[in-house]
Amino acid sequence: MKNEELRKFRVGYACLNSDVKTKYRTCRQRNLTIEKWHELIKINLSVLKEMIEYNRKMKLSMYRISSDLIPFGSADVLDYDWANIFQKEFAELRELLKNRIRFSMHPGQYTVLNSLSADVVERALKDLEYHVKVMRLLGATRKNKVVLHIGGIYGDKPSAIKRFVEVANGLDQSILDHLIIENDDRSYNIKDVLEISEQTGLPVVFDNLHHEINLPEESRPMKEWLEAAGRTWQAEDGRQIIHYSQQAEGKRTGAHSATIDSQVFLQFLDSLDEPLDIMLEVKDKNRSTEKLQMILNKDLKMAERLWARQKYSMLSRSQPNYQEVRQLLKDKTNVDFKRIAELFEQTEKLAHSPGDAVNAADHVWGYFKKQTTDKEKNDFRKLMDSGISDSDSGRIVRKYLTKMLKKYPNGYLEESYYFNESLSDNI
DNA sequence: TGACGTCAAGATCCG
DNA sequence: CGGATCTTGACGTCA
Repeated sequence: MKNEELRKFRVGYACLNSDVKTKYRTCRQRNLTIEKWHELIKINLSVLKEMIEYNRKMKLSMYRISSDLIPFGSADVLDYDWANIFQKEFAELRELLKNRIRFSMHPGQYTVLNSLSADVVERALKDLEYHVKVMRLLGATRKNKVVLHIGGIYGDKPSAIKRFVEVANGLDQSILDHLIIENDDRSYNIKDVLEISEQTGLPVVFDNLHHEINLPEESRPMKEWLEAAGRTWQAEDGRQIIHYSQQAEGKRTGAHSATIDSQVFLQFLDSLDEPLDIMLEVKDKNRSTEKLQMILNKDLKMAERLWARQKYSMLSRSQPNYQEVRQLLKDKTNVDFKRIAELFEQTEKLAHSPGDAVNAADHVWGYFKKQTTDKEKNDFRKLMDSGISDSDSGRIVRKYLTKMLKKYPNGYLEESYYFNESLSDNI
């Protein structure tokens, strides 16, 4: 297959990154001072910079920026011209994003344009202004979008839709340039949102999971709704964006899965003809994005990077799976990326295996043993001898190795999922 | 009035 | 005292 064809589908992720350790900061509104605010914004802009640099390094080209970037950014709590104060930082971010990353933002369910309360609508407008302000500071063009839900029903859907349309049509062009609307999982299905699009001209984001949960009465194949959404996008809006997620087994309806099942995802793509930018909504964030991008782009470099991160975590859970991936990566001219992804996914679901955990711990210990003190060597041996076989002491050994990693830093191990589980249930 | 969802702050508990 | 664990806050709608 041609590259052109494979790149028909791009994937991206939202807000947080499982492999960037610095976190956004905030504080309680009552504790906010100018000094504190300045400090928080400064930190958060540097966190965003780290994520963008990560995306560039991994060649991830689609990314949603968290609304938490500027805490209380739309709340009018204090008078402080942060956009101006941090213009140097924004300029730097703008350069990093330029022509490389199609970024977007997404105010949550609490930004409601069609509320019956004038006060709520006013604050929703402020919130939209805040999002667009950030977008523009980061160099947004019309291709960079702010995704919004329609809002509440208030017992009368036609009136609620009418209110949304009226407010939307009164928005400044600077906001309309970026605004797009999405079907949600309880109130506004894809047909409703398409109707609203007709009356506002706003492009529509099709969300597959919301759609499954909240089907329109009119029964049409999913593909047709998705394509109808596609027709709401003008050339200047850029490529059609959709949201894609999978139901987390055994959790509340609509809860996002820990990782994307790649076979299910590929099946979903199979039925589609038009190029798409697909925003993944998934707990493991960048990790699923990297995995799917590896498959879509047949990206050997990505496969090797992911393998480096996976190998000890896999070895500790299933030696056969570990061996199979090693084999698959031997002949670099003919790599079965789908199978590799499938093995990653299978193994992630497994608990650490009593037998294989010893082996993996020994492999990892190999990185430290030349530098460790005699006491540390003894402690490690004692832990290993006391029986790593039950899952609990396995965890104790990993914890000890994590301590060693802190003391004896090692870039390769620091990226390993052996130390950075994404599925907390499995630790 | 509490559930809903999401994240980290803030509080508290444990050794 | 540091680390682990529990609770709260911020948002609006709906039952």
